[in-house]
Amino acid sequence: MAPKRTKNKAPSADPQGMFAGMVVFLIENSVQSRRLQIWKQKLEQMGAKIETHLSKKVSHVFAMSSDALFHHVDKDQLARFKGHVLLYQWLEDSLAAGEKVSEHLYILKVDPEGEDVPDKNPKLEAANRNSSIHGEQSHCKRIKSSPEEIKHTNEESKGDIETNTASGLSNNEPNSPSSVTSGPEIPSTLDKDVGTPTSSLPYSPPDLNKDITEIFGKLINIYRALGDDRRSFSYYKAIAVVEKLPFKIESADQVKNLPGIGKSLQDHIQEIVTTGKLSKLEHFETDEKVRTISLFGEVWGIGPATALKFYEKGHRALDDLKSDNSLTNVQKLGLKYFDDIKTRIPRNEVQEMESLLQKVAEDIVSGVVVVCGGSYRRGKASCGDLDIIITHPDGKSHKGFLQKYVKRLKEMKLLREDLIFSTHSEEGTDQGVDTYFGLCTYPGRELRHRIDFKVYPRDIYAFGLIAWTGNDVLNRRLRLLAESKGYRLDDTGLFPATHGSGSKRGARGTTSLKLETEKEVFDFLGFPWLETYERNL
DNA sequence: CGGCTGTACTG
DNA sequence: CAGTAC
DNA sequence: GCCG
Repeated sequence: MAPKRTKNKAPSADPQGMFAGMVVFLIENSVQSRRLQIWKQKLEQMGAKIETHLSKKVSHVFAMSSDALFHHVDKDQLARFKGHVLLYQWLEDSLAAGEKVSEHLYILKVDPEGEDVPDKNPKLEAANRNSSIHGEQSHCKRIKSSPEEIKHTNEESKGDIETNTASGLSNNEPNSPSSVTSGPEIPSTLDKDVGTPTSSLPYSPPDLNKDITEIFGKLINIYRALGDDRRSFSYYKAIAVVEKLPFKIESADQVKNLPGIGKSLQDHIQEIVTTGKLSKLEHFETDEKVRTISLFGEVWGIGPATALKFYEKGHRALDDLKSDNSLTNVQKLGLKYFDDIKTRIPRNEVQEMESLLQKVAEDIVSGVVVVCGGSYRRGKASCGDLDIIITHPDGKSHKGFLQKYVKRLKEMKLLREDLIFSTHSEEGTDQGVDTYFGLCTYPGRELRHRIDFKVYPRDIYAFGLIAWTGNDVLNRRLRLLAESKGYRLDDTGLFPATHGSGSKRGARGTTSLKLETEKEVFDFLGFPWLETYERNL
């Protein structure tokens, strides 16, 4: 019998989730990323807790096969493990059955010699091809890509790095800009599927619990405006959890042991589902101080501290600020174009500007790669700003490019005002990233949009691409994951955790691991691959 | 109780 | 250095 | 705010 982790819960299992009480550790080795993603989601939805490493609390370990299992975890550690080690197929069958099926057919032996697979379903054999990617310990030192493997994972990726980088790089088809003006969602072209047609997903994540997430969303903005980013982020995470629930919450009990939802948020949810509102939010929204500071904080260049300062000076409206002589230059611009900057940009216009920017760039340095990242690259129908990521395949022609580029773009009146301009890549200096933040206009208009340029040396381009494609939740998760594996990840690379020896600025000297594509980075970290349009976490 | 990403510019 | 932004 |  499955030894119940008789937590402190009623004997009657949680009616909500069939996996309630389970603490699972997933061996991601040789699992198709799409399926892994689904399994994780299902497990969490139905009450299981997912651990990032094989800790004492883990009750179940899942693996594709015994091969995958032994290549990924330490045998001794496994031998000491007291819980259940099962094939993923148990999950599949349980989900299909709607209840936990008997485990005995799916048990993986934890034999120290373990080369004997118990009773492996034939179909698993197929799914379990290369189980020996990582020959090393749990810390895979190398991410060697033999030609064969590349063929497996990345069918058509045989050309130059730049033209295929994992997907959706410059394979935005060179359509005449005007011909594709209507695709609101999903980017026009995507590579051949990764095997699983997205149709097999029984998910229908409609806006159940929208009342809750909307209120939390407002609290996010309020706390951010007040400078309490931590608290703000807690609500942010809670929204993601609530949105995944397949049912409408009617009682706080139903969210009692979901990750990211503690006592306080339970109370909030309880109040919302019973009264339809949250007194705490009502209070905030009628508080003049909160309202004013929130408003001021929407101006580019004004943060919580400055907003508070202006409030205490007696300012109450944006017009009051315009006459304040303590405004910095960028704050003046943020104020002047307040409404402009807040106006979202239709996807098709971003697409046209991207191709225009590509043409202008090519005109300056042949071969330069210009990609619009951010929410555009994630397939959104409209964008708040433009994130332009640039590199050059030859690894050196990016140097000094940004100055010329900005100059040219100003001449043609695409770039209008500067916010920040910094360069590091001038000959001699380090592996810096050149950055430009400013305001731009769509050809023929005056409406200002925020635009960012980031120029990366070729060898760290993949990291910049990931970071500036986002979203921020994904970036955080990747960084946390990297850290858990003894690395430090940022938009300039993936570094072995230089322990103790302060990872200060100088540590930049330590070069990043050489990973050339986004997929290589995901793979190295063991994070299931996500197409760009799947990164809206 | 302390961490919650980490880095660079502006003034 | 504080504040801000990505 | 949540988590360990």
